[in-house]
Amino acid sequence: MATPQDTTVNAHAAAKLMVIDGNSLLHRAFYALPPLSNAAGQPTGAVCGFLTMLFRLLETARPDYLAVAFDRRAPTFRHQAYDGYKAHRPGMPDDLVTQLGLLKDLLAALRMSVVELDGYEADDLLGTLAARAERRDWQTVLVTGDRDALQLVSPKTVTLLTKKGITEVKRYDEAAVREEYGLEPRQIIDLKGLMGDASDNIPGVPGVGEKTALKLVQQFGSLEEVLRDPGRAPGARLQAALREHADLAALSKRLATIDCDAPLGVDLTELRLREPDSPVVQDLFTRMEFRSLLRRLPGSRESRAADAPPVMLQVDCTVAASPGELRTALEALPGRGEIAWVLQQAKDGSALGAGLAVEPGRAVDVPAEGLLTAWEALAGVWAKSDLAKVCHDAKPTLVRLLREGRPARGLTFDAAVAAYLLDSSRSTYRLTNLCREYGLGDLPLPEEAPSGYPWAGTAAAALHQLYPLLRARLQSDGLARLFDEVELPLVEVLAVMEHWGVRVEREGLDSMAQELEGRIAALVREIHGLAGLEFNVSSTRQLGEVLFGKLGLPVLKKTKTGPSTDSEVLEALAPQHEIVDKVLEYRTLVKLKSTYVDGLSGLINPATGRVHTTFNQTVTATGRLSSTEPNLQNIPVRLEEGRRIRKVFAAAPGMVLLTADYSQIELRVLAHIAADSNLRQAFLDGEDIHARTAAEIFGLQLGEVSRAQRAAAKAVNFGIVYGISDFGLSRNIGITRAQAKEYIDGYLGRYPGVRVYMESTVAGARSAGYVRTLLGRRRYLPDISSRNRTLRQFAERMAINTPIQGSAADIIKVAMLNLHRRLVEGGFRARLILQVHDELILELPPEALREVADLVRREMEGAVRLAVPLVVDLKTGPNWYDLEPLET
DNA sequence: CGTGTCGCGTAC
DNA sequence: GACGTACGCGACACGG
Repeated sequence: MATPQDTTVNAHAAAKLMVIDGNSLLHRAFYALPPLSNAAGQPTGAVCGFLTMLFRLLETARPDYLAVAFDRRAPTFRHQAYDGYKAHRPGMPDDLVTQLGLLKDLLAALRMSVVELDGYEADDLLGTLAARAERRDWQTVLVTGDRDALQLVSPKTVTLLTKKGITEVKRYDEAAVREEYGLEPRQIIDLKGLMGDASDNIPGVPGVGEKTALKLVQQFGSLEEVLRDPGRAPGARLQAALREHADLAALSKRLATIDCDAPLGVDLTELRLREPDSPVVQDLFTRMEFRSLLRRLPGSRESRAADAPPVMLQVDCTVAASPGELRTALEALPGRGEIAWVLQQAKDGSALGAGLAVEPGRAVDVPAEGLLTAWEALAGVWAKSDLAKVCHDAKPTLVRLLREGRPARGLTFDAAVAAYLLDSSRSTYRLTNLCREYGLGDLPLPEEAPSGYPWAGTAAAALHQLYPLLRARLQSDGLARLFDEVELPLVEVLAVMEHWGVRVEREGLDSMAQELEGRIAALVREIHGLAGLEFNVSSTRQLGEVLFGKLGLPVLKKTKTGPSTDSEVLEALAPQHEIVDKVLEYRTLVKLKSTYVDGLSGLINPATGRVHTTFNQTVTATGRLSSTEPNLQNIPVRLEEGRRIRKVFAAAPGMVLLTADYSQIELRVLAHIAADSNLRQAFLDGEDIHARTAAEIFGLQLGEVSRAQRAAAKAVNFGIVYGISDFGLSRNIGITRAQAKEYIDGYLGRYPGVRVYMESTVAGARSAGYVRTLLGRRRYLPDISSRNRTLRQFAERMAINTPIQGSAADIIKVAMLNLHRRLVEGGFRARLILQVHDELILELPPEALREVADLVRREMEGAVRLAVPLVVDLKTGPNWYDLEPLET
């Protein structure tokens, strides 16, 4: 099937930036629209109007980058130059002030960038951003109600001026400015210098109005020329005025000149339009009663349904229905160069289609029916290491190839991983969404594509166009090395780990299930007896009715939906009634049985007796991996009862497990990046870090620290890494807030570098909008500038925690890569099988233990060079429970 | 019957 | 409201 070449695909169009004068538009909306408020009495009219306008602009202009600029109420340089400047402007009405805050919150939820700078007006930020965009050869669209902005028009910059309120705009490019004024855009300031501007309180030359000013600028070219030789101006009275008020005219021109070089600490690439934070937006819009806006949210399902039917991406796509056709298509493939590869899989992992694209317009689609016969030839693509494979979520393909014992060589790009590095806080990296965001057109979701639609082939064609855009952004955002040297090669390591899997002894699980079942049944009988009625102990609601209703126990804490029955509450209530401890034990056992015993049983591959987790590389905001189906990163260890589960994770017959834990990696990372000499010295001295911290906080010698003091200090250390508050620490270790505050102050007094780290990291995040890790991984924190205190503080804690947690993640990823390479190169039968954030688990023949253990230690401790040593603890044994320390 | 949310608990 | 990052369970509500 051949469909017409698509016209929506223009991969190499210049980036487009839109900058909106937020104050100007909100003002216009406020005065243009009737006052409107929601049921709660919050005025909303101006914000509603602003957003209506904004959405319309986004749809029509389709920018890739967006910033909304606001004035910052500080004395501006214009005030310093001329104290009458804008002096007469009345303060904002209260209803407008509240809406300004609301608007900023909504923009944050929409994940649109707000730019502000002390002492600068929105105008200056428009000019500054436009100038920077111009240097990158981008197109810029400025939106404002202020005609001053016409001075910024250039071949690369157009200005949209609102007219008649805000419902319409007029577009000014250079031609339009010439046509309306007979002037070049830059001459607008000369015009203002002469005629002034009543609304901005720019004086101009008394007696000179628009007509005269225009005539003068057209005749002389610039204000300076006019003032150099006023005698050439028509009329003695005008000449006199120009001579008398020359200084005022020059000052007026300066006042009217927009600053295009404001020290704005924002990089253009940070302004990229992103997926809105949907839950927050929906919540806010619902509370504001913006029903029509809710439907029009850019990119929302509703907005597409409400608009014209989606334009589906169509490419010239050969559908290979018969083996012959496919052979012909594949034979035409080059042996080197670049190919986009798409494997469409169902949720159960079965293949639904494959697509290949060598160039944007020419793709091959292999539908499900053809896969069986075509697979051999398709898989052959991965045998050619000189043929670069560009993928989107390559790991499932690699795992499939590994399972089939086929080579998987030449992976050079993964669009999902790239998009994750660009913005780790998105909820989805689906190809469909990326195509839309990068302006390639509408690729349907694979599950929603019409039957007969060559989804995989079309997706491959789109991917072929998408990847240079993503690659360019990785480059410009300083993420290319992290991608090429860490994340991309890690895809293959993870694929091998998933493919290998870990042995789980079914017999062990079965006997645990039986034992737990009996103990749970007995507990249920006891609980029902003590309660005097039968109920579902697992139901928090029914349990609440029994504990707080029938038995009259006090409610100590509430959830959104009723009294809390969590373990903290139950532990506090335990002395008051015999039933409570039984419920706690019931909870423990049910959790173990449902999640770990039964859950795990269902995921054992009956043929191999192993479970194969999925390590997700694009989930966490910090750069950690996550693990699903099953999650092998939260197997119990803390309490003995749960820890016994680990016995079923065993090495295969004739093999042993080797575990390698980084000791205190997060605190070591903190010592490194905070450059705190005291904390560094503690690690250089190889001390017990929690005891050391206790000695510092409590002013003791190391030998004088009690167990309780060490435990408290340990909690403080955790708290520091998490972005501590006195409230959190006090709750955690059961002390008063005042005491917690003393501990924290004591800590920060003894480790001043940590205090500086916290403060400077938060400040840096506020100006940049993001934080980075050791290897340059980035996390955006838009809420760091929120006016909502809770949101802002949350973002501040993320700003503190992310570089620490994320750098630790960077380090173990590097270690995994290097270790994997060593193991392969050395021809060891040792395999990396699991990663648990600061721990690696390997399976290997016991005779290789010594050599592999040395290798593991070397690669983990030497993954990066920090100002403090990295230390790894090694253990070995037949299973994940019975582990013995391995002496060095 | 499925889907989404909540409360809860496990890990680092 | 309330120290960071995840995943998955059962209960429950909702809509077919």
